Amino acid sequence: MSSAVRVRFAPSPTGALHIGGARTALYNWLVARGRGGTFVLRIEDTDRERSTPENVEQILDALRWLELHWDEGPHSQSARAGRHREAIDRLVSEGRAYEDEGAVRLRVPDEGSTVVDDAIRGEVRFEHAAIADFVIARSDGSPLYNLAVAVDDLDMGITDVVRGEDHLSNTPRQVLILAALGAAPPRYAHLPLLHGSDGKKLSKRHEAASVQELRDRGYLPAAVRNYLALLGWGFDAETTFFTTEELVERFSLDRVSRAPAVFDEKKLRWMNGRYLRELAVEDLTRMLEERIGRRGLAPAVAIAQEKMQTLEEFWPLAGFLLERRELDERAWAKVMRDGAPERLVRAREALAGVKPFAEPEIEAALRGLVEEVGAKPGEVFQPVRLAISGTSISPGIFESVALLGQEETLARIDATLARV
RNA sequence: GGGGGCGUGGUCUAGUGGUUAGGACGCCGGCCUUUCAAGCCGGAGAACGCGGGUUCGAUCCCCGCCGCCCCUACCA
Repeated sequence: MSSAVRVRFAPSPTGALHIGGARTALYNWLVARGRGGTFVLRIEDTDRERSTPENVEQILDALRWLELHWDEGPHSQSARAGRHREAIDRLVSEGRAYEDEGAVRLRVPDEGSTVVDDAIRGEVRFEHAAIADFVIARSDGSPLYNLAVAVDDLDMGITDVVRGEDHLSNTPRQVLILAALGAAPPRYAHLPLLHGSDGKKLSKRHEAASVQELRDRGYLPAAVRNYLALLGWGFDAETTFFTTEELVERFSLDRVSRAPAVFDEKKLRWMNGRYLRELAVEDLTRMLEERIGRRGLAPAVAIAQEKMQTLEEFWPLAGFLLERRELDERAWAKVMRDGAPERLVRAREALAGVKPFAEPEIEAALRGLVEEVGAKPGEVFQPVRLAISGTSISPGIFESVALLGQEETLARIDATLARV
């Protein structure tokens, strides 16, 4: 009656949602949003051994975090056992399926073939001769995957099935079930799989970052969406950054790649850094304060923002601005040699005389000292950096010193000098 | 074994019967407030899996091969 698109994301709750599943969810969501359709969420929990409520909650949580909101569901597949049973009974009574050692098998024609018209791969033909009569119900009567999927997609009015390529080989079975039920199949689109760096399909076994791991490591949902969208899809020769609106507008299944892709966290990090820098300082501050559980981070955030790639990096990079830290031995060994202590003494003297204690004055003083002692900038700045931060990495040195204040800066330098 | 899918630099991708095969990450070098990061500039890195064909001409068309992956469960 209506031509509106209805897509579904149907994860099996056997573990956390990993990036492959997240990408499938994203593509479904983009199809729905881009065509004014409905995004249905269905939990395929018919494997009672492995499906747990905790896993279901994890998946919902991951989707919420990614801001991939569903319009319908979550439907529980196991709750639809009655419907599956009806379909099985009907197939048996109509002679389309038969009992075999307690289980029920679908009759697959010996001749002919089933053609799947895939939006991404074109027509894919499967000869019936290669498909044996397969089991659709266990001997305890419970439905098997292919039966449940076919019936659910049919009942839920799914118009487009967008899922991983690992399901392509099972598609003719589902089409056959649908045909036996007298129904037409939906349109299919099988996405290329995401592989681990070992070339195998991504699974829970892999280092495979789950969505919550990405969140814990400080990635932003928008960056993850942008990155994931590009894993298997490209718009043109140069565009890399897409707002979510642009994604919705430009995404299309026919531009999805056919070859499997490998998740590259390095690139995600880079992209996340770009998103992080786009954030208003107040927003970034709020996120970090919530994450770290303390307030008053704004000044530190302001000078650290341009050096972070993930939220997780903030504290190691800028925590010294809020509290003293242990000295990093390796940094010490690298920096405090060849007269560095003497230069630090000189730097302390120079800083002690800075008034007002603000960034321009601090910079002038330290640069003046560099001139005076005829050293390379780093030979003066690094000891100071080590003294105030405990390490060799920090936000800009002048900003950092200014933020710390004169008293604290001098105190830290003294403490460092006392160690020499 | 059978069936199916896929094959552009390390990775993600753009691309067309005739292009110096484009972009991005990463990598190397330079600049910059040293380090790290960002930014900017420059660089290395792909004979477009291999072999045949079709064609005046193939990365893009056809065939074969090889490789990888998926399915082939009373898992999903």
